[in-house]
Amino acid sequence: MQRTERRSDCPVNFALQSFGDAWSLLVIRDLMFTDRNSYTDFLNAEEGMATNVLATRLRQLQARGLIRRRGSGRGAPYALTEKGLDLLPVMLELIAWSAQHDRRTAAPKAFVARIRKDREGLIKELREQLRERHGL
Amino acid sequence: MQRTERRSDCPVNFALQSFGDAWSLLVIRDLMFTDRNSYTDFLNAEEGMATNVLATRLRQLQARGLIRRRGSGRGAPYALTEKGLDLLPVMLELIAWSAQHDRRTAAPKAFVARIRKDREGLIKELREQLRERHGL
DNA sequence: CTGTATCCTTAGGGATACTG
DNA sequence: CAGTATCCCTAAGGATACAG
Repeated sequence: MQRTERRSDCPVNFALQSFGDAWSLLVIRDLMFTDRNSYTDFLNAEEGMATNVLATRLRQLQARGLIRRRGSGRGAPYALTEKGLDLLPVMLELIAWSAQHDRRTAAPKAFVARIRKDREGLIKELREQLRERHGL
Repeated sequence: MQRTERRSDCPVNFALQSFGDAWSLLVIRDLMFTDRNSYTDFLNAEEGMATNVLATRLRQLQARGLIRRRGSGRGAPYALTEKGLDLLPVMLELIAWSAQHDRRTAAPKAFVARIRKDREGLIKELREQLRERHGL
């Protein structure tokens, strides 16, 4: 990507470099909140990303240690790593923010309510489910 | 921007559309965690954004209601709106994540520790300070 | 199905000059 | 200082064909 190294020591910037581009975050979202975990699954997400873009992102995210393949071989499903799973609180806050500021948002009300009321409990619960589901 | 409307009802996607590009988030960061609040201040941030890029982002962020001018006139400083201020929890989680996964990150240890230990208290405190500082 | 490669177009953005 | 405008070029990414 040769992005003239806009690197700085800022943690916000680091986060952006790691998963800050839109397509990457959508892949994370899919792995975290849907049961999509294969190449074609991701392609079928409603945002409609191009195949080459998806391939690029999958490679980057693996290189950065946010996702991995479960098992080896052609159709090995993608899964979150611990590092990727640690984005759960970030995602929840993103969802909460959008729910608050976008009337069109599709996040289930009950879910959003729970983010606010029992954040810790929700995180704990989801985290366990995800670790299970992603083989961690 | 004519971005072939990749719009979806997904709250994550909405967040991305609102402030998901790198430059925008860096402006938010500056307003939230530094005392930079002017055009040249932003330019002097270590990531070094171009003038035209900054101008674009400032316009977009205003249009989306995340930032505003305090007062009118040429050098009126930029400030967060309530909507922008609501990104505080998101930013804190981003910082926490980076601190956890990037050894080079420059976030003060004590700050990060506080995010983990007394998140609610920290948010409340920062929120008050910010509302004060940004005239809300 | 799971990807990779190629082509081609456009928009993002660096550099820089210019304006009030 | 506080921005806007222009130039120009690279890279992101849509469309599509191809490969294992």
